[in-house]
Amino acid sequence: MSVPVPTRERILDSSLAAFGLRGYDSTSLDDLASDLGITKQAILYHFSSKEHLLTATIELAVRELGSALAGASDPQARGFQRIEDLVRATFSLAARRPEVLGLVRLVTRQGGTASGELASAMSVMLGEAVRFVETEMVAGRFRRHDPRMLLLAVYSAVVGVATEPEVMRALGLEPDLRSLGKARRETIEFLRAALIAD
Amino acid sequence: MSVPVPTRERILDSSLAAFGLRGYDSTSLDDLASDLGITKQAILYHFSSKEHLLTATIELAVRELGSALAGASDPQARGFQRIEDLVRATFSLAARRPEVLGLVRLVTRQGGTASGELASAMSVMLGEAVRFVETEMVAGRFRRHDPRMLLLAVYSAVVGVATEPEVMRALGLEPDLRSLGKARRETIEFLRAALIAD
DNA sequence: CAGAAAACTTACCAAATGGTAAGTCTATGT
DNA sequence: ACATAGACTTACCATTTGGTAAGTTTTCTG
Repeated sequence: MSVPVPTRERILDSSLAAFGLRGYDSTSLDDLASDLGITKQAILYHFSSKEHLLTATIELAVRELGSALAGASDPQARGFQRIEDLVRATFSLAARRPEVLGLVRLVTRQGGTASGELASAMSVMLGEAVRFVETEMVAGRFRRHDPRMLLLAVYSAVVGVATEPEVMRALGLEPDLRSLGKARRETIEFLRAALIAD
Repeated sequence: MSVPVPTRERILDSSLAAFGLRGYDSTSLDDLASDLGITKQAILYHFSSKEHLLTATIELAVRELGSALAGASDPQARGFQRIEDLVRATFSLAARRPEVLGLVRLVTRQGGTASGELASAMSVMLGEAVRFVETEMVAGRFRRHDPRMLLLAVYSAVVGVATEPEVMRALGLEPDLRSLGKARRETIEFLRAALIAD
């Protein structure tokens, strides 16, 4: 009964996974096409060039990231609860669709032409986050830091923990669901200790 | 008077910069060669294949990382001072030679064939770090956490802050030396708050 | 100084890559 | 029934890429 998934969406799904997990240059259109059982030219029919495909893929990742974070966090929540909600949502996304965070990292690091949209979307999210953290600091619920620097550290810690399976292995931890759950709990405790004012 | 730098070393320097900052697949041997003013075959004379060049480049990065960290940290230091030394050294390395940390991240993320040596070198470093953190926890100087998870969070925060210039830009901070210095101080305060037992 | 080893360059090559051109098949609206 | 547009495929193509083969020049050594 299931409606067939349109080719365009299947291409985007595949390219999100490939770009996000293996990188842009490491993924050829032929690879993508043979994964999907179509020809490279079918991809170029829907997206006029590889760079356009990347742009569309980034747009998809932005949507996924936005909805994952928006869906899981109650904008009314105050104090550390809000942070905890967001960290949980990030870890959940890392477990379900690691490629989304992978693509975000890829784009934030390379900062190429196509990254404008993601950069501006991130600017918006981070701007809101900065205001939130500032409010909490003024209210005395969070320790005083530079909000932007604090967010940079929190962002790095969360995304890093959620997306560095090899470092987990080097630490003698298998990057399975159980360890990821444990990492999530420990990260939250770590952030709680760092953030909450005495 | 300066002794000419041997070609082999010049190739390794160039490839460390290129692989570390732009990625392995994104760097062609022709690119490297023309940067150095030699031919691609000169590279293949010193390193029999691109993958061997990557292996040798990783070895160089491991040495640089090791000496940067070993040189800056006093093994006798206890408590948070030791952590602070290491974080300072990491930030200093990120400012002087961002490509070294870039390559470490590239390899820890992709985990390809050539990553064995870096993985084992990291295992050693992280093993020592785990024992150190455990000792400090037992001595009551650090808050109780799972040492491995704690290190994963610390590692992610430090390397992330030190190597995510685009995220800094998204936060409205220019990734110059001054901001990096500020990021270092804030990261240390952040870790101090998270780590030190009351 | 002879000759051999080291350090290259010039000349190729096969495979992969992003992309173009043109044809085919299928649904749809008139 | 038929033209038309959408969704492809087959057939190419120029460039790039990692790599080989065969010289050529430089440096070291006996």
